[in-house]
Amino acid sequence: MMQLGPILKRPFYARPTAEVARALLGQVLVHGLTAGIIVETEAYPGRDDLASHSARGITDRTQVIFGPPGHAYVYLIYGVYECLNLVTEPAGTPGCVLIRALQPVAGIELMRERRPAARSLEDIARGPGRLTMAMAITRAHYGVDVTRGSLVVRGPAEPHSLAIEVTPRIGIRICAERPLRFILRGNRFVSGPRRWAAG
DNA sequence: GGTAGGATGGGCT
DNA sequence: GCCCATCCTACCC
Repeated sequence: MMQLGPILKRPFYARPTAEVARALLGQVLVHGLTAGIIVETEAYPGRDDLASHSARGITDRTQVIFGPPGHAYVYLIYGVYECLNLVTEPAGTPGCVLIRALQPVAGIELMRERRPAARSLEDIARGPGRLTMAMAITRAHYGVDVTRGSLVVRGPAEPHSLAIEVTPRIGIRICAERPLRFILRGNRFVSGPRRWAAG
């Protein structure tokens, strides 16, 4: 495993959701032998955002979003793929950040085996369903604490300044204009549009 | 380079 | 019964 910074602690996540989504860019998601730099995120603030799964209150699926920050919210999308979110805000306030794309940095051969459809390094974890396949993250990780254990987020080995771009979120119908998607400018591992579509 | 259509199951009305 | 925070393949420039 490459050298990395310390595990991000709970106070990192106990902040406004959009702020956490922005701050996660450049951090490193680690699961077992695999790791990738987070290059694309989306904020789902929960309150005042009808696009958030938590907008209609606490259910069996959404309960973790209302709990303490720094836990994983994993759900099944289109009956086929799984998406990883990290819970934000203080306990009692809903909010989470969807991890949408990674730049693989460790365990790349293992990721390739898990992603036979990927024809390039860029394709391995470019997309929320793809990155969970590459890193073997499933609904079994629902609710796990990402400040300790095998699934964690670490700081980069060396801090670096990042050019960040903000765009609307991908694949949603309501609240479709809100600028809550964050990407590393010019990064080739980002999914979808790299710029805000001209009006 | 691009897009259209299908797969597939859980959550909610 | 309808709606998805998606991906892959086929096919067309």
